[in-house]
Amino acid sequence: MISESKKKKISESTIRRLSLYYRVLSILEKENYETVSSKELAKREKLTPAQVRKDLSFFGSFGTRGLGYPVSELKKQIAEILGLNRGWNVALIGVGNIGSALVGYKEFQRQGFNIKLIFDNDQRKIGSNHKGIIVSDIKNLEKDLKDNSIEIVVVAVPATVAQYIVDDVIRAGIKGILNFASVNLKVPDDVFLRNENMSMELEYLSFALSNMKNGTGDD
Amino acid sequence: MISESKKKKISESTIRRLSLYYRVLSILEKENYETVSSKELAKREKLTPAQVRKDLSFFGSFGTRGLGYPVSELKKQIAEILGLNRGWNVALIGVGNIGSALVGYKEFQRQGFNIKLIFDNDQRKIGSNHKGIIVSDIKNLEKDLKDNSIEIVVVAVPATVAQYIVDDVIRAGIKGILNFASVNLKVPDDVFLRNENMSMELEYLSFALSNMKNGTGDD
DNA sequence: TAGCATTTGTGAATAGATTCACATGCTGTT
DNA sequence: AACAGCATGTGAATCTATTCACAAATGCTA
Repeated sequence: MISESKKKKISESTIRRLSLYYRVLSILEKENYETVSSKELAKREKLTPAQVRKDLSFFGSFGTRGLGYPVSELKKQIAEILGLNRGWNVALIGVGNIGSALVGYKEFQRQGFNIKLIFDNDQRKIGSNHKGIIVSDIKNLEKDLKDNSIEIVVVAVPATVAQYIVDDVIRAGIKGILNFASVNLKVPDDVFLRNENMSMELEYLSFALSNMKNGTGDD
Repeated sequence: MISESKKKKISESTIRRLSLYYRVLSILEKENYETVSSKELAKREKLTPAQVRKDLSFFGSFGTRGLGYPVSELKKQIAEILGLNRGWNVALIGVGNIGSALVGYKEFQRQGFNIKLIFDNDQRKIGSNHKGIIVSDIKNLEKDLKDNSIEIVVVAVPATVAQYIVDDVIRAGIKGILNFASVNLKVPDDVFLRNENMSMELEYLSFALSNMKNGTGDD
């Protein structure tokens, strides 16, 4: 536990920016930087230095006045805050277009998200091998999730069946779900659900281009 | 142009919620709803009715007091606001894991994002057929983009080469870029760049689970 | 060791987004 | 035609997030 910050609520934006800092710090580490200032960090993510310092200050004080932040150490600290200093057992449900892409997605592994199980309901896919993992029948979903200590489930099935599958996933005691299906899922209050809506960013571009104000459209 | 709202700046969150409303309205339309209240719309997206009304009010007044909003009409209006009442010519660069998934992604087509061209630099992929589209050599990128009136480019190449490719894309006069590469790209002020960072949502889950406060983690 | 140049960490100020609350106007009923 | 019931649209109030601005702390140089 990094600090006694159990009381104040951390905003979603802060967490998302922490992800960004983490990525930049990985790069800086490779570039052999020893330290980095909030100014440099901010520049790389198009934020303000104050924003960077404020975000970090919610979790502790990691920098040295006059010097900046120690790159490797700060990276380690953020990893701990985000829970990336450990592995996560992940199951993927659905090996269609998106599912297959996710199996091979290197970024997930690099961050410790290890896809341990893959499920599908299609007989032609069940038993087939995806990057070393044999596709399981979704019939045994609940039991398999439990037996393999899965902690996070990625849902990449058609919108029409997503809710049924998620209901099963919840019965298996899973508390973290990443949903790629284009539908609003209902989950109990103690389950964390995040939606990955790939059309949304395209729609934002569509809006921006249609209204052709200017600006980068960056976050 | 929907209204004379050229002056007041519309926030990013409002636009993102417009995407959500649009999706719910499509569903309501299929369910044969004639009208819908801000209350119902809010419920379906876990927002407040006031939020829904405020968002819409930035663009005009589409509802009827005492009745609600006409489903089909509102859907049409939002389509116009978001620029979805027309098709967009899209090119995809990179047919690796993610690129291949995007070619088959139905949601894109449904919203009028038509992938017209696909590029890769791998000789084994060039000339191959993906859902009816022949993969082009990236060597002719600039010319091909221009000749085919491409308006939006989706970048799904390794992080290491993404910037070079984007530089080319910009030279071709493209003003809208959706980037899946895990890197911060530099683009001029008149180009809209959006990043799709799939690890970010998993990292948020990781954070939430590690800190096991509770709540759904929904938006 | 004194002084200068940095850069953090953080309350206070500002800006921005969300929610409240209610006047306004529409529909349907008696 | 008057009334009851809804639900919008919107200024005002509140809440949240970002930025400012500066005291405090450090490194470096002479």
